[in-house]
Amino acid sequence: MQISSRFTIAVHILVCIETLKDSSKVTSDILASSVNTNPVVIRRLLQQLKSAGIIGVVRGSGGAYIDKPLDEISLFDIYSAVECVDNGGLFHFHENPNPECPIGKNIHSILDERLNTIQTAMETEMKAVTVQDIMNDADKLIKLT
Amino acid sequence: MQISSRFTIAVHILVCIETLKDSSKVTSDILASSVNTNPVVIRRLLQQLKSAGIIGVVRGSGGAYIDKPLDEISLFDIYSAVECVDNGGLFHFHENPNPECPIGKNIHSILDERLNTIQTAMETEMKAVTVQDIMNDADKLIKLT
DNA sequence: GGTAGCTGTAACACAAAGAGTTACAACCAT
DNA sequence: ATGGTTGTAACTCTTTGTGTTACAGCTACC
Repeated sequence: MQISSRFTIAVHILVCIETLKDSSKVTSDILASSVNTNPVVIRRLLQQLKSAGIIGVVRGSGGAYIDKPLDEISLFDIYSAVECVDNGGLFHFHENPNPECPIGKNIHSILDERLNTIQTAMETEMKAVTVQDIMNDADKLIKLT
Repeated sequence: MQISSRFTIAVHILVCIETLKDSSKVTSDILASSVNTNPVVIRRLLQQLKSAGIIGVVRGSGGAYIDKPLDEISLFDIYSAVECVDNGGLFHFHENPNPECPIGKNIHSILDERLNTIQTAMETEMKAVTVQDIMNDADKLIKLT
């Protein structure tokens, strides 16, 4: 199964906020229009990013702003903020394998270390990319079009 | 979102087939009992593993067997066999971002390369682990208990 | 101090996917 | 032929993601 679009939308939002910050107040309506979704979906995401300390949102008058140096926000920070993986595990085990079976009883301990290595590899790559990197990519690409 | 339990169940199944191969015919009932799920769930998985050329299943008289050297079956092979990621992408994008917005129009090209790097890192780790490795881990752990 | 615009959040609807279950035809070895 | 098994359709249920409406609460500004 895929990682939900919340993650890519969250990155999209951050790029938008950074790009538009000098020209206009960045409201959930504006962001929703760029992503092409409902403003409430955006507000929910903004709340998650805010809880993670990545952005701030202004009540009343409105607008979102980035609350951290761009090169200190990694894709992993964003992923963690919006992807609610309760137990932190990327891989899902079937519950209650048969304790009478030597494999069933031990399946978790057999696989945990290997799976953890895989998950860590992915997270390490995510930590290596910052919003600053994405902004640089974006600036280049937008200039071309 | 998590990778579905089909993946860990599939590995579980393979370990079971290999472990039990000399002592009994390995039917979907036996496997279902070890995993603690319904035999039909197992049969569906067996079909996917069979389509991937990893195992064979005997019609009529019953039983599943591994159809490849254990060290030539990687976790990625299993993952690909059972996780139906249609487009091959681990990350899900929101459909139809606003083409009027420079970010919306380019979000795919902005992110694709970075996301691909992350996905590749994960897949590379998955390719590095084979069922033979898992069997070695399993043998060690089962001896301990 | 009222008003317009925005956020925060609850409540509901809907679709898709994962997972379980029943049922049964097809198959094969004995 | 029969018993045990696979292959698969059809249905249900639950969970999650996503979209939508509605509205209270807040802030700036006239």
